This record gives sequence, C-alpha cells and structure tokens, in this order.
Amino acid sequence: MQADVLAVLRRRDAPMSAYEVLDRLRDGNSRLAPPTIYRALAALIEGGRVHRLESLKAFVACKCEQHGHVPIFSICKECGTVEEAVSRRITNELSRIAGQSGFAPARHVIEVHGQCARCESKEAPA
Amino acid sequence: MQADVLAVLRRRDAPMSAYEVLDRLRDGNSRLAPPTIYRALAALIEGGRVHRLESLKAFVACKCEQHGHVPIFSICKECGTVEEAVSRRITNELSRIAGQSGFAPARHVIEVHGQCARCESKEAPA
DNA sequence: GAGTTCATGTTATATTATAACCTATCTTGC
DNA sequence: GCAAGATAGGTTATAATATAACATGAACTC
Repeated sequence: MQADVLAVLRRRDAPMSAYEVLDRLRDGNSRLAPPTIYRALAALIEGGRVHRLESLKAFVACKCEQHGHVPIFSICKECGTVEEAVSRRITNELSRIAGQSGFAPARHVIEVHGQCARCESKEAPA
Repeated sequence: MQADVLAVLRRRDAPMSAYEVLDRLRDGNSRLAPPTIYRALAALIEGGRVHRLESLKAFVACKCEQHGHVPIFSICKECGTVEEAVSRRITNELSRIAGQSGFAPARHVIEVHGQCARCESKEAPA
C-alpha cells in the first residue's frame, strides 16, 4: 500500500491531498477507505519518503536523494508546483535561535509561498 | 468580533483551534457559528495581529510589537506553548535561496517543533 | 495448528473550514 | 429624510481533512 501511494505521488510534481490519492487508487480498487491512505502516508512520512505540506494540507513525494534532511519548500500559488531545497545555513540559524531560549528542536516546517519564475514570466511578459 | 476573538487568544499563550475560540465566546452568546469566527480570524491574520500555526491548525495572537515581519515559531510538544522569534538572517537566506530559481516569495511559514527548556528540565531533572 | 503479529478493511465520527444566502446597521450623497 | 451601496455579522448547510475503534485475514512462530 505504501508503494502504491508513493507511486501515485511520484507521478505528480504538485502536492496531492490524501483524498486525491484515495480517489486515484480507487480507480483500481473500489474498497479503499481514508484510514488506509492515512496509514500509508504516516509510514512514508516517518521514513522521510513523503512530506506533508502543512500549509496546503497536502502531500508530496520527497525528491531528494538522501532523506532525513530539513526540507525547504517553495510553493507556487499559480501553478501549484513545489520545489524542495536544503540549506545548512538555515538549519544552523534555526538551531542557534532555538538554543538561545534552550529550546530543543525536533522537527522543522519551512514553507515559502509565492510565484515561480515560470508563472511570473507568463503573467508579465515584459 | 475581531476584538473579542483577539481578546480570547491573548488570554492564552498557547495556540487555540478556531472551535476552541468559538466555544469560549459562546459562553456569553450562544448564537455564534463557525463562519463568524473564521471571518474574524481571517481579518486579524490579514492585519498581522494573529498567526495561524499551520502544523497545528491553530491560532495565536501575535506577540511582537511591529507586525509585518516574518515570524518563526517554536512550538513545545509537551506543554504546547509557543514562542515567536524573528531573524533577518533567516529571511535573507530564504530570499537568497528563492532567488536562485527565480521564485518570488510572498509568505513564509517557519515552525519548529520540539521541547522547551522548561519541559526538558522537568523531564530529566539531572 | 494454537497463538501472535502485522497490515489492511470497515464503520463511524471527529475536526477543521467554507459556500451561499440572508439581515441589520451604518454611511454618504442627495 | 431617504435611497443606494457598503460592511459586518447571522444562519444553514455542507465540504474537506483526519482519526478512533474494532474486525479480518494472512504470515510467521513454535
């Protein structure tokens, strides 16, 4: 099931809601309920192979080689595509800030909403 | 209504769900429905006086003097308290990363989950 | 093959959020 | 004053997201 869910997510580079994944998988198997999908997603996220975009309530397959990093997502509000980046500077600076108050970070959520280069140039084709 | 919602949020330093706010306000006024609360929250967020914690689906009053900054939240998974920080370095670095791919940032979501100093010392009182 | 474990199925429901439409109040210019 | 528009909020209904709780079945263990 995890493999099926991951395959569906990988066929898109835009995020999908859990119910979109569900609908997509129901094409072949009508007896499929939300908990099945949410369980698979939870396991995939645990393993770092899928990320949840908190601000979109949606999920994407991880595009990085190595999992276990801190992902930084750029989310285009026009076309919905998502880029995944990594920055040690950001991770370090967040640790530094947390350290000032003795906070022990366990999980980071970094999401940037905006407009990708492609959509920007379409909108204002100078 | 915005004032009422803001007052409720300010009485706590932990995040509240929209429905917690609703219940709290219903104490005095039983005829109050979700859209009313969500509208007030939307306006407050627009004005920078309230933030939505995306990863918690919850809301907090902004604690900063000046609104319009990029807030960085530290969320304690034990006690639920939230600290709000600002870092120009992070903002700059995020802009730099975005710039590399021509992405135009409009809104930032930065949330760090972990354990606050207080809860850490309680748990392992060395 | 009885007992255990693990993934998944199943049913029901909780939680979060918004659409669509209505009503009241305020405001502004005449 | 009062019509016209603007704005906030009320009301009803429902959409979208997520999980609890329990049942089933296959696979493995001894």
